Amino acid sequence: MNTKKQLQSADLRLAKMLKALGNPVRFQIMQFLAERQTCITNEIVQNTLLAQSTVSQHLKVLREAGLIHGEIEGPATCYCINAEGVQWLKEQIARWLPECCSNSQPLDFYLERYAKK
Amino acid sequence: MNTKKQLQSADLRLAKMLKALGNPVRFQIMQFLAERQTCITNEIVQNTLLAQSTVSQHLKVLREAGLIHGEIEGPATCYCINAEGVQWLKEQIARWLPECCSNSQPLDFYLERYAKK
DNA sequence: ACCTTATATCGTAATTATACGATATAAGGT
DNA sequence: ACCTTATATCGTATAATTACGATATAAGGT
Repeated sequence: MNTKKQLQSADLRLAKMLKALGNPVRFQIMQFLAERQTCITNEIVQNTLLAQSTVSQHLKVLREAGLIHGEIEGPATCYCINAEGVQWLKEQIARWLPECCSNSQPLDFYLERYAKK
Repeated sequence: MNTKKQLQSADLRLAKMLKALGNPVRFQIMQFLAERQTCITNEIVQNTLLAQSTVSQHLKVLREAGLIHGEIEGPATCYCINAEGVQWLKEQIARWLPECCSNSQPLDFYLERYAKK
């Protein structure tokens, strides 16, 4: 991060999310969580060939990036997609680099018109 | 990548792009390139505090992820955003995890209606 | 031919990420 | 109290990333 122009805090949040999603295991955990809507750590572990501790570490990264939400429920932890975070990410990407893509005007138009907030 | 269900090739392409963008230096290079439309390596180097070789390495990652496009022009290399690649990424993200986000239906609707291809 | 400018690549050091097993914690059942 | 189940965290090994300087390549000007 030795850059001349510093990234804005929104860009930092975005960079953190992108970095979290850049790992195929974490990307797949997101897909799995989206399918199941909600599930406990152990179900996620069983969907992979990785050790429980490894998956727990990946879940921490996703949590800290604001992409998932976990709450302790009895002896287990129940995870689900952080819809607000994912929505924010999707809007940021949709708005991103509008000047380089042919159909970015209508996308921006859509966002101003229909996106909440 | 020890996952039970393997990622599809589109997902792999997406994961590669997200990983490339997950680095703040590379993210910023994309922003810079989008502003300038087109520029040579040295202009990008001068926008950072990094060594020329380091920037060249980052450009290689972005190139291999299909996010930028570089062509040799005399003694220099002229870089620009790979509009097709960025557009593809934006569409993938817009379509991603539709079941978890409230306003994903209108976004998908937009994409089917206006997005080329 | 030689020098300058612009890049890419190589070798390498330092840092960060990824993975595992072992251990700690916490809740629920016997 | 004890055992099981479910997780998180710690310690640590290995692999990947990031960074630099040095070197190679290639084009253009003198």
